[in-house]
Amino acid sequence: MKDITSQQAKVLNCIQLYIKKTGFPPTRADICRELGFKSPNSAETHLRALEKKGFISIESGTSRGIAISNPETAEEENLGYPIIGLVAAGSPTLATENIEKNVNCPKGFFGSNFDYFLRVKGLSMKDAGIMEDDLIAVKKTQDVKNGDIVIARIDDEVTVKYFHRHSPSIIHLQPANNDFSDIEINLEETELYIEGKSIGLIREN
Amino acid sequence: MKDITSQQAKVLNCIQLYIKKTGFPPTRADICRELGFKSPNSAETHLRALEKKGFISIESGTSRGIAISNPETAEEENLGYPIIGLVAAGSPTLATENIEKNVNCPKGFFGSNFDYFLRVKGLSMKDAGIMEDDLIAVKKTQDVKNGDIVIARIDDEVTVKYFHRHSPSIIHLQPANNDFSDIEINLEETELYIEGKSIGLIREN
DNA sequence: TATTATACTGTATATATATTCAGTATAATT
DNA sequence: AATTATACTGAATATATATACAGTATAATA
Repeated sequence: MKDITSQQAKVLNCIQLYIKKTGFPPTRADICRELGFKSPNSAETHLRALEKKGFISIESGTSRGIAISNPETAEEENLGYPIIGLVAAGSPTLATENIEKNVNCPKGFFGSNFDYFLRVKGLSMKDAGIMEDDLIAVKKTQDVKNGDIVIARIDDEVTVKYFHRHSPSIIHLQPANNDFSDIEINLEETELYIEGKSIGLIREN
Repeated sequence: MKDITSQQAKVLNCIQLYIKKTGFPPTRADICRELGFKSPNSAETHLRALEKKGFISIESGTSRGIAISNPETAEEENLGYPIIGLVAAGSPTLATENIEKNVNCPKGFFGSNFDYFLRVKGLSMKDAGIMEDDLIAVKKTQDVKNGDIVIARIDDEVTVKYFHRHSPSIIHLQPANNDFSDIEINLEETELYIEGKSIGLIREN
């Protein structure tokens, strides 16, 4: 996405406000009225610039045929975050077959951004207050610190545990339940992939 | 909102789909194309009926001036829910309900509607996966069943516990932590007010 | 230095669009 | 039995709207 000029930003903002207020996009004349332009061509050229830069799309020959093509805006609203259920061995986590359903949730709901919800199976993190069927808000990242609750993949199996790096090649995945024991992983022997870390939790009673 | 006929529902649905697909409302001709009508007046009369019944608003003299007037959608979006601080849940003291802040959350996020978030203090419900500083989604109701996690008030002390009615006048408020013991309440001696019950939980790591 | 992008005004026009009028027909109310 | 709502076709039209063309001017590139 190319840079936007201040005037073009004004026009883009004007369009967004107009849609929010009326339910449909403005005409060139409407934009002129809102922003004080005296010629519809002022709006037209700005629209063409915004289209060229990818901020909007314009349907030719169509009245009010302006559509805001803004992936960020769409995300900021509240489209769904996918709930990932049982992750089939070998399949990528976010593959559509793993998506249980989508859930509405404001962006930044948990302070930091996150990518999906993972439905918890088992009670290995019980003492951390993570129960069966809870939804963990997962932020996809490899940047994890000791003590973080991580979503890790060992040999196509996904697990949620505390992360502890004991040495450059030895990592402990620690449960929060005395009935389970630590998983010690030697990175020289076993492959470990950190899917991300937990930044929040939702429980539906 | 008056009844809608099946044809009017088709038109309304067509408008919603068209907006979702293109970003702007359809013209009369567009509706005809989508639904197979041969006269723009077919769309026009349906639009007028939908307007009369309050499902849409039409801006006169304006191309594509159709807006879906859906108060439910607006409510469903995200108004704020208050977060209310709770005093220590293990050995509760005074219960001054004060609003910590408001948090955005889609209505019906936890299946059922709820009224506010309660910030948990103490670990008396630890084994139920309710940790310190968790936010409990509280639905204000007196209609609670045995086993429900309730928010109860005893002499101005607010506490979160499992609800168990042993007899018409004897109620047990049961913690989920071996370090705490049951609270037995004889309704003939002590006043108990059920603020509501937990229908969900949010944790921000 | 020439070119391109930005940022406008002002006029003109083909056409996209709302909207009215004239009908036909069926079902539901009053 | 008369009225009203629904559900359409078909034609006509005023106007709302996109869009091209003709200019002016400044700043940023190449």
